[in-house]
Amino acid sequence: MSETVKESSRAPGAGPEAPPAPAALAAKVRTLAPSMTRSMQRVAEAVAGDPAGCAALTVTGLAELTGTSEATVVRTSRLLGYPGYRDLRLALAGLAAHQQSGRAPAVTADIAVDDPIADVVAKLAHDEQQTLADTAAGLDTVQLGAAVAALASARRVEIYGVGASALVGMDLAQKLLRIGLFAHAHSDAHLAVTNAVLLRSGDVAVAITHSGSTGDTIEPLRVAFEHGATTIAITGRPGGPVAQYADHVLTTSTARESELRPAAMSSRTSQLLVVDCLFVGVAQRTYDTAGPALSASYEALAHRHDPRTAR
Amino acid sequence: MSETVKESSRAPGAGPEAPPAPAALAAKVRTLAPSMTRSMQRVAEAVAGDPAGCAALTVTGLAELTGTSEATVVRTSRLLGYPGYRDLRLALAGLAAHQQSGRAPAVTADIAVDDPIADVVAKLAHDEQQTLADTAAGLDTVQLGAAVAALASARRVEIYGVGASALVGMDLAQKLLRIGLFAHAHSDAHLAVTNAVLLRSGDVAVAITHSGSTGDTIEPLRVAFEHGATTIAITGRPGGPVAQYADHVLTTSTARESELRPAAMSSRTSQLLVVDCLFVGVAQRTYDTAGPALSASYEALAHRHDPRTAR
DNA sequence: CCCGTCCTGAAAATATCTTTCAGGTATGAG
DNA sequence: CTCATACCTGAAAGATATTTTCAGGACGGG
Repeated sequence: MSETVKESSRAPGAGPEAPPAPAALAAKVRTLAPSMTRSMQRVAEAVAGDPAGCAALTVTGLAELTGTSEATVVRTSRLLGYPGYRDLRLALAGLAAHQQSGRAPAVTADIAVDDPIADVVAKLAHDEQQTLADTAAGLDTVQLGAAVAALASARRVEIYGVGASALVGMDLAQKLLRIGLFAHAHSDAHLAVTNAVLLRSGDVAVAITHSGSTGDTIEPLRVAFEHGATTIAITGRPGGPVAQYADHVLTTSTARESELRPAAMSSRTSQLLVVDCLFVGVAQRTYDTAGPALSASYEALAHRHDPRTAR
Repeated sequence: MSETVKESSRAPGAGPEAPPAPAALAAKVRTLAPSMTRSMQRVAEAVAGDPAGCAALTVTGLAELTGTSEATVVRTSRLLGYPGYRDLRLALAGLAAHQQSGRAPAVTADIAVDDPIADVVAKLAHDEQQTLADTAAGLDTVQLGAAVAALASARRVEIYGVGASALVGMDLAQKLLRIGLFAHAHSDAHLAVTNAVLLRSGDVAVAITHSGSTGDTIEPLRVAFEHGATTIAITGRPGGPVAQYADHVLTTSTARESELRPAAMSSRTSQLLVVDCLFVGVAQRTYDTAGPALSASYEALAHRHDPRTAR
């Protein structure tokens, strides 16, 4: 990696490759902000803050407004997934028109220590709804489709994730097991690596990490990758280290976080949506076996419920 | 008027002079068509017929598409009221986005086996958003407040749930542990009961069951209840058997389910919202200790991430 | 058939966007 | 504390896209 890397029109820096992205711009800015340099953040902020205004500006204008250079503006555009500033500008114009028609409510006040409980409920619900919308808008359906295809034909599926992401991994494993796939979720880093060593072509490994840089999760994915397994990463930082070893990267969205609203909350919501999409996608593809399997597992569980009132 | 009139960037030819024109483009094309020359009409037609497609083209591209020249394209843009093609193109992008958003609301349908993956994403996201809204609206804030109070002052918290609800329980346990409470989630029915026997007044037991009639979850809650612990039930059926042994019942909402959209999906979303509300509520009440604890756990985790790219 | 008017597109001129490159700054090692 | 390294940054060169100019030619009227 020592050779000079030119800033060409291909390879948008960090993001694996996002399509022209429709309207999830604010979300994407938040998602990618951590991997941005200071001046790029200024540009991104201006763009997210006033899409309509920025759409009216030329590269030079936006560079002056943000006190940076044209080069930085172009670089930021690339990072956000567009071929260049021209295309970002078009997207901005679209977004502006969209916002104007949509009348965004934008009542996302932060949660305060003395908020009454009813406000907490409303704010959390609103936040998570927002997260879902952002995630859905930002999901690359091509990557998703590819991931589904890989899972549907996998000999076995191994899922890696620690902390909060471990629960998401278990959720995915539970779901896939229900439709007859051989899936297992690991949350112990050591066991995960020893497991990953056994994988080979035809197996699928899934890594779930919000930060994209969780060593304990990346390591087994790397091993799986190097042993020829198809690898999928579900992460909030598509430019993070985890993407290096992922054949398919599924991007989750991040909401603004705060002390009383840890990132784990919205990232989990986002991750679960992605997991659900994977599950439904796989179930569609394997409907012949998945349908009966789902019915069967439902039947099996019915006996575990109190027959007196369980319908 | 006999002197030569240059085609300058001022004086938009025929159109009286319209401002940047919002979205009534098709109408304007019709209105101005009579005063257009043949080749201009071809351009205008293309633009009105496929705004999105034309927005993707450069002047040269559109000229070729319509079999005319760049000059004609620019002239047409002027006639339509824009300073030049660049601005027409931006307006076109906005128009395209606007149109697209208009035909969005048709996502209420059920998920079909042959739905394209993009539809699956949209439908799932929409569903879960709906579930969140329903849950927030249906949550009894009095019960919630009481449950928060009980948790905040609990000596220990034991959480029972099996299957998908087990994951929700673990999520709650993880969160409570982070703010210094002693919480533990159980998913093994036998161990849960043996654990429940040890509870007494001052302890809190939480049962999570969507159906409200899951024997394996109800049993430990009953035992805890009978031993004097404060009991909380998170269930989709507040009238179900589990409510019998619950001091506080928190109701989750359920979306319509179908074969490809198992109830587990929306019930999980709903349960997690309730769990988040409990967590934030408790964190508020115990902010003096919860705040530092959250910061500390955040710090501790920072070291587990690769420092090279995690900014 | 000839003439004037005006449409039309090729090409020059300009504006805008993209890339390159060298200087500067922060960061970690010694 | 100093040095080396990697990386961010913007100025300016280079490439594209847009706008303007200009002359050929079609069309209609005389």
